[in-house]
Amino acid sequence: MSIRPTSPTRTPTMADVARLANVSVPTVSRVLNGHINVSQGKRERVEDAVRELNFRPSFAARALASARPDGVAVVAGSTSQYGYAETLRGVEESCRREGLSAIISVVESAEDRHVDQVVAQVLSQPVVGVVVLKFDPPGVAVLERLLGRVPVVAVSGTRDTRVSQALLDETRAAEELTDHLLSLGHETVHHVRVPPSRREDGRTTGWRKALKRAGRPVPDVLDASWEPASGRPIGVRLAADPSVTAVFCGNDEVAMGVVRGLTDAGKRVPDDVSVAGFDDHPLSELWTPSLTTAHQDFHGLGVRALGLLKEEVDDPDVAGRLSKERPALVLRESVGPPPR
Amino acid sequence: MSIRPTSPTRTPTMADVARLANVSVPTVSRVLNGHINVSQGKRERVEDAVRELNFRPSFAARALASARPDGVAVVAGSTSQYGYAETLRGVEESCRREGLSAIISVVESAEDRHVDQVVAQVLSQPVVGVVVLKFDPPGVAVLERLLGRVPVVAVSGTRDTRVSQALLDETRAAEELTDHLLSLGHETVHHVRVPPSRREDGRTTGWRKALKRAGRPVPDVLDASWEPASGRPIGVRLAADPSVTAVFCGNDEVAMGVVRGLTDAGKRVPDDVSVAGFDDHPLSELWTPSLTTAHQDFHGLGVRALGLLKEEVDDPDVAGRLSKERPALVLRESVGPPPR
DNA sequence: ATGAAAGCGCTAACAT
DNA sequence: ATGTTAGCGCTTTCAT
Repeated sequence: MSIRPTSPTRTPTMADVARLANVSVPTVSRVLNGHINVSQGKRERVEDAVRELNFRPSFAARALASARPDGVAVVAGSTSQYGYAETLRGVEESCRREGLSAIISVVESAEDRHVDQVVAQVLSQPVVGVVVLKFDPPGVAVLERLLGRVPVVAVSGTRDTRVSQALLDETRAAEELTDHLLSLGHETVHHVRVPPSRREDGRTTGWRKALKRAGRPVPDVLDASWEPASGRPIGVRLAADPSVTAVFCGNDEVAMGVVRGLTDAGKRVPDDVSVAGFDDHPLSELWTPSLTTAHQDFHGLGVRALGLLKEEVDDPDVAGRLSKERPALVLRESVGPPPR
Repeated sequence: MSIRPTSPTRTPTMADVARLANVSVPTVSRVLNGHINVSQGKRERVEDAVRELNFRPSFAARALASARPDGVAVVAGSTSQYGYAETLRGVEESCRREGLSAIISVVESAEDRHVDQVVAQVLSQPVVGVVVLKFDPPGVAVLERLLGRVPVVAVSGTRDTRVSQALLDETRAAEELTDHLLSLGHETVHHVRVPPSRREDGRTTGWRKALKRAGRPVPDVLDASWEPASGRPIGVRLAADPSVTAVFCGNDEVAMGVVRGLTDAGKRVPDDVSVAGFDDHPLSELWTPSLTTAHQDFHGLGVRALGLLKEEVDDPDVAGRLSKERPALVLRESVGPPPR
């Protein structure tokens, strides 16, 4: 008696459509895939039947039968971080334009079980290739295990000639930003870094390089987490050291925390201390003071990554390409000359 | 001569594993799916073979053969917005814990072609159900077309008793926030809204309700976009009206823009004008002044949504459940009494 | 132009 | 406990 209230309708298959349209199953397939050799009449009957039954072809069956994959796996360590989210959006958009579907899988860490899980998930899906977002330890681990088996492109991180890579020249931009600070008269520049990809990030490298080239002392690096709030106590700490007049932060969010910590401790930005960020987060221009930073086109980065993947799929011999772009400096209010 | 440098190895199938382990294909399947009836010896041989060949079962084939879907489609209008991203993370995490995989598909608008595309994508995949993130026009359109065909739960938006829904009681929270502002002595509260889900958002409704109940004038609503920067000119405009002493914004990001606009125009926050936001964005506590707001647990919202979906899948008769939670007020620096 | 037949890689009966 | 047989819903030959 207590039969489900919802109709027991199976989801329709091609056979149902074929029956209704009075044609064979392959003909339905031809119509759906836009093949040429179908007569006008049958084509219309099939289209009507499809509409009437509200038929949707099964991806699984299609993938199985055609062996022509249509997915792009995107491996990321995080999805809510601003940079990741934007890059992801770039990849996803490009995929959609290409008729591919983006399957995202999150690696929590470089631990074996997490890496295994992601590798399994990726290889179990019919994918044309994979985009590894951020070439950090988890990313590297995943990539290593995927290398000969499926086309892979990496986004960001240190250069690895075995894979195609879409990069932003963070080192160069960080160097310019540091140079800019020094040119304003600061004796040296302190650095607050976000968790590095490997041993060291391009941002940290560029900063160090600029200081060395200018023959300035290289202060100890301060470590923040990805949490914006982690910058706040660091700002407080920096405020206690009167020799600190310029701070370069690994990203804008942490820079905002640092600014807040400095002002908590009574310092004025930029009058007492200059603070630069990195990324050009959408809130950076609204922050008080607005943040001097390096603009990173994350969305474009994702688009370029998919471009590289396509190249590699079309011609597997082109592996190892590099697409590099230079972030542009954005000069705003948070940086000024040192106090006299 | 110019054979591909990479080995021509097909990706291994269960048949390959079976051959290598000298067992039948179903036995391999049994081992992989953890069935009991396999002898120790064969089990080990299979496991070795799997490892040696680096075998990964095909999701497509598995889905096709078992008719037991393992995907959860998440339909979202955006992925980079803070609230969406966090909710998505909640859903994704829960899925992973349940052994499900989250397939996200983005609806760009309520236009037919976009809705069609998403519906097709969702129904073509073997999904146990779908989570529609944000019950806005595109979301409603998608949901409408999915309704009898697959279990659906909605996140946010106005209540629709036909579907299970995970909600945050925005109306109530907005009311409290407005009450709080009034209790401080403000004559009325102005409202800057973000693009509403339908005709009106809970936030706007709550604000209006509180003003009416208190018998206060209800000022015209000002419209911002999702861009934080869109709040800035609105702030400037508000600054020009000396009667404005309190502003309630649809979200924190826009509130930050409004604060910036007000200060651009020479107003002090909260001394001249109080500004409240909504959401408790991670940067709100760092903003100067830190933002008074309503904390929304988006991550938990995603988790609750998947819980509802599971309930509904287990027992289709429980459709139409409601999971509602109240955002907590977070009192910070951006709100104070009106100037005398 | 169209249908019949085979098969993609797996799981689910059904035997034994 | 294990193998044999079907068959999931499609695409792809191959006939016609």
